[in-house]
Amino acid sequence: MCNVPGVHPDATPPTTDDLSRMLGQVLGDTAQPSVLSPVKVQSVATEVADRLMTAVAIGDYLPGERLPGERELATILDVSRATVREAIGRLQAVGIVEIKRGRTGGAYVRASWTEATASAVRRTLLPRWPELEQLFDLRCLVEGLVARTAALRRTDEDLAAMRVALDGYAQARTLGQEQVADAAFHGAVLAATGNPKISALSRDMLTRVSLGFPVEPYGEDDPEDYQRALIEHRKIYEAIAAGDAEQAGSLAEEHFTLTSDMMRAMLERAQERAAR
Amino acid sequence: MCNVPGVHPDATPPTTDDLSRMLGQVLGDTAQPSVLSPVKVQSVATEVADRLMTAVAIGDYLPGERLPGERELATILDVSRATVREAIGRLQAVGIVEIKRGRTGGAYVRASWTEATASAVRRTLLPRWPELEQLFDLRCLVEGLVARTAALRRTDEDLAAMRVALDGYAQARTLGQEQVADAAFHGAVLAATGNPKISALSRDMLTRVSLGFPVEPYGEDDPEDYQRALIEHRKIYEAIAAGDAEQAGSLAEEHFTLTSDMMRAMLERAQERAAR
DNA sequence: AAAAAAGGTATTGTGCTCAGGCCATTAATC
DNA sequence: GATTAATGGCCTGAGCACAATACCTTTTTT
Repeated sequence: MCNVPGVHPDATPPTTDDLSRMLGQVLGDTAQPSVLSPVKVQSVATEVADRLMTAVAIGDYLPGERLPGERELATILDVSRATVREAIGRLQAVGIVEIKRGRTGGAYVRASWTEATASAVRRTLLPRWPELEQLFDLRCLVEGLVARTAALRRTDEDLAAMRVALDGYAQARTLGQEQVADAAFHGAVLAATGNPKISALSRDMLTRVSLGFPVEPYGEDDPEDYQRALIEHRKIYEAIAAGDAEQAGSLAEEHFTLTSDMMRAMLERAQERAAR
Repeated sequence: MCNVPGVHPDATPPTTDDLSRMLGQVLGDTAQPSVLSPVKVQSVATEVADRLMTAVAIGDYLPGERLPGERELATILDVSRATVREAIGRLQAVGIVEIKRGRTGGAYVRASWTEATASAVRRTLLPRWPELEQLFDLRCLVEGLVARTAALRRTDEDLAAMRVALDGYAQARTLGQEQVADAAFHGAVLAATGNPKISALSRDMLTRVSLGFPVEPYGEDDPEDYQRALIEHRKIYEAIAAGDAEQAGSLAEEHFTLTSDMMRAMLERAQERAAR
């Protein structure tokens, strides 16, 4: 079950007053960033930083690995090197990567949390906690939808891909292997929906929820969480294989509720650390 | 039932080869606009244009109505008047609004399709038809999720708001009243989810699907579509009131499949008109 | 010690955006 | 009919983000 945020706006009580005015009020209840709110677009550097953060969070670049060089990233992303530098600078500022110079230099993904990341969490995330709760909730819902849809549309090839990922997860010995296998399983489920736009939505949710911190993996060497995730993955797979959309959706919602809970705990831990 | 796009990517056949390479391939199948794709950030003018298009599509401004003046929009949106002008210019270019000068001048929402809109459709939409199909599909899924969630979380106040909107829809005599009531009903369902982020997602889907054309209403004076929408709305309401998430989700998916079908038909009609 | 590969820095040009003022047009008002 | 007000149309200059480019510094490899 997803977490219901306590933001439920007080709905308009029904009277027999002027119709369109009432309808307007009902409409207004849903309009949060409505058409009339000020416009703010994000910069290219922010977009690049978000992508790199997502890539790290998603496991494309594991702790210890090196990101592509500044010049290479600039070419691939079709932006200037200065913009890439600004983006990487932000990753460095929040402690996600570590910059090394010289021939084998570059941006290396840091292994764990540092004091810098903890204070960055306090500054960046805490003011937006209510919004984050809503995003956690929405992510659970979306991932439930993904699993439901996958259960209805999956092909035998999709199921085979999921089995491969599950095997990889079971055989994983290092945290890195866990992350890769976990990402592979989710990727296979997404592919089973047959709609790339759903994948994009899921990835977008991850970006907005994680804010770039590599928190998707299950537990900091906590074998209990690992075992639980393994079991849940298997259950989700079986539901999808059986074509049981309801079951798959419920399981996925629970699964990502776990993830959200762990992120909450991690943020609170970081907050405590920063409060000392 | 939503439309399953025929884009299902060929999944990697499972072998007993090197694990991480296989996982990498499985992952790659899902990565469409991955981290390595070129970056393109929306300009402020584009953002403003999108919002105005959404406002028109959503029924905030009905055909014949006038948008706020350039200076007023600039103040409200906190952008320069030049930017507002560029945005309105785009709406004019695709035939969504008509500009009048002088004292009572401004941007007026056009009543119906013109040759300009037809050719704009051909130029703008047709090249992206496959992408649109995916978006139609995703929108059905998302709206199904919205209805499902609303059924699980709705309060009595939410139900009351829906009833008000339903009554408004039943009593509507003009196309404008229909649009307002329709938007109100969807807004009430969104509010019932208790999560404003879901509303934002739904609105975003509408924007991307409609591309600004006021196409959400049911039928160009077609009473058959109107009756059908009325019945479907009532059924959805009853399922939500009963807390039957499954039923509500299925009905909503069907409902928005209808909407998508109508948009498809409209686009094809525009294409034929433009081909002459 | 030299070469290579990477990050660090500085300069310049370009396009987007904003702020503000002024003009042209139209309708309401006197 | 003349005046006034409100609107869109247009222009200029400043500021900023970004791109492109060249050059410097650091580190590893040879």
